[in-house]
Amino acid sequence: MSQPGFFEQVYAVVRRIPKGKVTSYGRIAHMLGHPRAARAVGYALNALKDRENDPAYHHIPWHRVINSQGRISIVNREHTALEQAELLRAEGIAVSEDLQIDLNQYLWEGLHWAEIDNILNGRFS
DNA sequence: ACAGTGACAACAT
DNA sequence: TATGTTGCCACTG
Repeated sequence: MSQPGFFEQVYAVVRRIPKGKVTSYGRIAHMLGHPRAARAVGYALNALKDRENDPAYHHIPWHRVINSQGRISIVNREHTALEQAELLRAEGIAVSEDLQIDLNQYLWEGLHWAEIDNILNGRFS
């Protein structure tokens, strides 16, 4: 368990993305009050692979986070990107061959202010 | 303390 | 539309 910080807030948001919906790195950053911290959000999800042995970080639906263009980010992680596509398809999301997703159909509306407030104040699971 | 790193995003060609 | 460039920022050794 690490100290509460931005990463933990990111995980708290990602846990609440409903099955069958997606959002972007940038939108998560906006929700947390750091509108330009999109890269840090990606960095937080990347860090999950180093925490595989910690049950607290299991079941975080990281695959429901894609880029602002509605596409799975594949830079330097082609294999993982394909895995992400399969996970999304498994929950009913249409992913094209070039890893594109229709945001008009699958974009998550996001959290309400009260839920954001809870997360920002450390009141999250 | 500080420079390097990325699963981004906005802009400029 | 498709690349290339630049700004960003939390975290790390």
